[in-house]
Parts: sequence; C-alpha cells; structure tokens
Amino acid sequence: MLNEQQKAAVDFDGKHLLVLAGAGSGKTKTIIARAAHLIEEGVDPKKILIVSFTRKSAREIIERIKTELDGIDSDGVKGQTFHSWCMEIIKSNPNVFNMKSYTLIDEDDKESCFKLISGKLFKTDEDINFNIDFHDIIEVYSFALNTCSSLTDAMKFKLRQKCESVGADVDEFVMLAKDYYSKAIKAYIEFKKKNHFIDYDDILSIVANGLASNEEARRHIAKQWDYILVDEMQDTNPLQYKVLSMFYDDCHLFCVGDDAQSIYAFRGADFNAIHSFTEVVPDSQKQKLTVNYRSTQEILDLSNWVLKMSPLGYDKELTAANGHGKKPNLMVCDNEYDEANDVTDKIQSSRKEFGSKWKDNMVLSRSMFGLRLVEAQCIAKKIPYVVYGGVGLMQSRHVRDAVAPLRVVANPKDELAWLRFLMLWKNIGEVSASKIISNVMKDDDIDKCVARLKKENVPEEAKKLMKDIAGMSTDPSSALSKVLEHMGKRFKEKYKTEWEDRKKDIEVLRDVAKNNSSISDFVAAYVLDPKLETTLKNQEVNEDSVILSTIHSAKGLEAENVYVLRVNPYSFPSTRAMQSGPESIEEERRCLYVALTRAKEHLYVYTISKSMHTDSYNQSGKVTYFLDGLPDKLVDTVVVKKPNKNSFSRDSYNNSPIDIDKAFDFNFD
DNA sequence: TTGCGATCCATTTTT
DNA sequence: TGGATCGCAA
Repeated sequence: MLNEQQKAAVDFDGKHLLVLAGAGSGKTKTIIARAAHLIEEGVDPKKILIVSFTRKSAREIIERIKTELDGIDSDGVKGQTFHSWCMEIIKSNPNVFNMKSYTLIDEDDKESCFKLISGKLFKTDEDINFNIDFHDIIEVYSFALNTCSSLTDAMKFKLRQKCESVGADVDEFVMLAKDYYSKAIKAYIEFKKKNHFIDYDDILSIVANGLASNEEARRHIAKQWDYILVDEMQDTNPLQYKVLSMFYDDCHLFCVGDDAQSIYAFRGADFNAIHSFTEVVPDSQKQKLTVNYRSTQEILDLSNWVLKMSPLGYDKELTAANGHGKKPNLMVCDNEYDEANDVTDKIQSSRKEFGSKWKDNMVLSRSMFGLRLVEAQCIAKKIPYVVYGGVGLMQSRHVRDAVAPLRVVANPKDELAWLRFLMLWKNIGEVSASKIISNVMKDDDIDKCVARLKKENVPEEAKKLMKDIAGMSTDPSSALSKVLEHMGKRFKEKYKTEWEDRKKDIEVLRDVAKNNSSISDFVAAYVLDPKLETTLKNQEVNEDSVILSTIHSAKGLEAENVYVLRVNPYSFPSTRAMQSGPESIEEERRCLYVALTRAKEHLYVYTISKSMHTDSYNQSGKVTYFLDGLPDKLVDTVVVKKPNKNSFSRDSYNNSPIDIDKAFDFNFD
C-alpha cells in the first residue's frame, strides 16, 4: 500500500519530523497511516492529535480515518483546526486561562467593534488629514499578531503598496499614522475586555502567550498529547509556530507540507519557514515524498511547467504513478457567460462520456465572485451543486438577529448583541439603543439587566422575550424556539416574503443547537465551524453534487474532472496581486499550481479573451499571463464557440428565457 | 432620530 | 449583481 518514502515517514521513530510532500503524493494517506501505525504500536488514540489550517482538510482527514481504518480502534483521534484546538485548550482549562463568560466574535463583529471605536476616536481628533481606514487597522493588527511582529513592521509591510499607489512614502506615513493605529488598537483591546470578547487571533495568542508565561500550565497541557500530526504545514504562520513550540518538549511532531502549495501569505504564513524547519525545531528531521498518485502525467507536465516558470526555484518535478492519460484542455472563451455555459455543458456531458458522477466534477475559481455565473448556470440546467467556502449561516443577517438575544443572555456585557437586539424593534435606532444599553448594562447579572429593561421604552414583546430566555443560557435550542415565538412577527415585517425561507434556517439551527450545552458553546462552535454553510441555499443536501469551490477551500481535495476558471491576468493573477508586487504574483502562481494538481483525469483550463468588467484584458496584447509561452505540446487548445439557442448572455442573464410553449403547458387529460 | 428610497460602488483568499 | 452608504421626509 505505502511506497518506500511513505513507509519511511510513517515508521519514523525520532522526535520531530517534517515530511515535504508534493501535491498528490499521498499526504493525507501518510498522516492517516502514521496515526494507524502509532495506534498499532500501542499509543492511546486520545494521545494523538491531528491539526490542520483549514476546516476542510481537518474534516477530510477525520472522515478518511473513519472509513480507512476499520479494524483499528481509532476513536478518540481528533482532527482540528489550530483555532478549534486552541479554543478547546482554553475551554477545558478555565483555571489556567481564567475565561468565564466570554463571546467568541467573528470578523463581522470585529468590524462593528472598530466602527464603534473609530467613530468615537476620530471625532475627537481634528488633525487627521490623511486617510485612515479602519479596515487597514484591522488587517495590520491581525497581521502583526499572526506574524509575531511589531506594529511598525506590520504597518510597513501591509501598507507599502497602498502608499505607493498614491505616491506616498511608507516610512513617513507610518510615522504619522502609527499613533492613531496604536490608539485604535488599544481601544479595541479595551473594548474586547469590557465586553468579554475574544476574536480569532486571540484564541491563538491566548494559548501561545499564556503557556509561554506559565511553565507549569504548559507542561500540564502538553502532556495531554503524545503525538501531534500537522497537515498543510506550509500554511503555518509564526503565531501557530509559537503555539506548536509549546509542545516541542513533551510531544512528537509529525508535520506534512509542500512549499509549492503555500497560499496563505496574507495570513502571515511564510513558505520559506518550512525550509528552516530543522534549524528552528530542535531534534528534528526531514523527508520527502515525490511520487504523485492522483493525476495523469499530462496533468503533472502542465503543473510542473507552471511551477518551473517561476523565478523562485521550487525543487519539484512530480512523476505520475498512474501513467498517461488525456492532455489538459486550454479552453478559450469570449466572455464569462460562455465560460459558465461551457463548463456546465461539459459537466453534463461528462456523465455520458466518462460515466462521471456529479461529484466527480469540481469547478475552481480564484475568488468566490468568479463562481457566481457557474452557479447560476447550474441552477438553470438543474445540476446539483455545493459551494465550498461561502459565507456561513452564522454570517447571515437573520441568523445573527435571532442569535443576538441569546448572546445577551450568555454574556450580558456583550454590547454588540444588545445593540443588534434592540435595534431590531421599531422606532429604536442606534441612538436610543445606546441609551438603553447604558441604563441596562450595569453589571453582568442577566436577571438584573432584564429587570432594568422593564423601565425602558422597549416593546413589551421584547421584554417578555428577554424574561423568558434569561435563564436559558444552558439551553440554546429552547431559547431559539422562544425567539421564533416572540420575534416571528417582527421578522416577518423586516424580511417580508423572504421570511418564510429564512425561518427555515433558524429552525435548522434550533435543531442543531440541541448538541450544545450552552449558548456560548453554541456560538463559538458555529463561528469556528459553520457546518451549515450550504443548507440554506440548497434545500436538499445532495450527496452527489458538483463541487464549486475557491482554490483556497479546495486544498486537499481532488476530482476526476477539474475546471479552472479565468486564468487571465487581472483575474488570475488578480489586479490586486499584480499591483502589489512579485511576491504576490508568485503566490498566485502557487495558487494556480494547487488548482491544476487537483485533477485526476481531465483538466480544463479556461481563458477569457473579452471581459465584461474591464477592457484592459487585451490592452497588453496578452491573453494570459501564467500561460504565456506555454508549449503547444502540453495542452489541446479548444476555442469555445458561442452557444446559439437558449444562449446565456449578458442580456438574458437576469431574465432567463422562458419557453413559451412550456409556460402554457397544461394537462388536458 | 428613525426608516425608507435612491444612488453609487466595487468586487481575494481563511480562521 | 446586490451591498453599503447617503440624503431626505416623517
């Protein structure tokens, strides 16, 4: 089953190991085999932890462990993201971290916090005559935390391109703006403390800093595991390294990664870090996996070529264990509509032609946005699909509305939740809500708050709701039922005809919430892992569906037939990456590499010659960018012809043509 | 101060 | 496309 290289890695019996594994070289398989090997050696499954950077790959590994390790008792092996792992450490050691009633906030909440703060801050300071966008502050702050670097360094790094594009000097700007940045960040930190909030970055920082400063606690916690297996190591950023470093002494690390697939530089990951692994991690070794078991040689030839064109020398030349197959197709389309149309046609015919199932087809795009037209075509052609990487249910407005009162109960200091809850009612806007909050939120006893609410000018229904759920902090499900009961009418006014659909989401949520023993648990769980991301749009969750995904979410996935959308400059690489310099372009190239290497049998690379968004595509005379100079022998080029009937075009897109005969169809029997 | 309608705008990637 | 923001009327 395992080849020599994989076996060597799996049987490793030193302390720490880094496995440099090319795309499709059996990374996941090796991790799973490693876990199996350890269990067979007598290691308690509970002492084995698998950590990954994204939810998708964490989930994937656990699923495969369940299906592939039958006969071995793998129960207890956990697969988590860095965030959910650290969250659990925090939760299960309340005496170490001293976190009682807190609320885990997501990016939207974070944004609201900054909005509130910067409103107050910037009003009092008149001498701001330069642009300070709080989105920049958020980014810089997060980047600094994730790279464990100083504010100044993070500002210089993140703001350089922005300054250059307006002809400003970065150093000078940083000098001028640094005070405001630190003021805003300080205010945000204060705000978080006051509201008992923690955000994504805090989860990691709390664990890393907490354990670094408390040796006793570090030992105690590190002893919970003997083996930590880390997937997608190339995406690990310095903060995550710091977390891992807390376990160097007491655990064995087994890290798997591929520098050519590093696509999270924007989150502070440095793909070079993997090269210095053996220097940074004490008592560690390195091994390689170089045989690809996923794709045909033709697909690898193209992928290898893309990587070889990079000025950064990746020492990668994958060879296919599966031998030869069909050449990848380079599809040349006129515009995005033809592209979407052709992709969906190909998906439909793949079933007859290759006997593919829906789920053997995967459509990949650089951005979420790029998938929209294909999604529309899937709907039009009745192709079942799932979208990976979309906004979770927790992000949608109606769910946040419904959860707000629960958040108040779980954490009465949660100002954002109060605000959201109060502003839902008629005639209460931001100003009145703030007034009410300052009257009501005097201590963190929810019953007292509810009592004070009685005196405020708030609809009876709202008071009743709060009174009803005040004691339900350990029963999120029933609390949601109450919300539906008391707020249904108001929601109907707000969402009008949409309400019937949206209501279903909340009902689903209510059922799922039965698994959570407290509201803060429930909120944290779905912020960290919005399992319900697609249930709202596709009423039925279909096992066999075409996969539409961003490339970032597709890491670790594979499919027989892969369609990569819009491989053109300004789109791929994106305009933004092109502006921000060669490092970003190389990251885009790695992104393309990840996309191409997802394909097992058939690979279609789409290119668009005219765009609806910008005419600049052709101005440079280039049709593609990464594909410039592509040797003819690597691909078969196909010019996509315009669909003639039922054409899906700019004009017909919003009012898809109705077949008049069908519209008047009637059963006269 | 709230709430609605109109207009403009812009589009990475994840936890 | 729809989102977010702005201005105006109640």
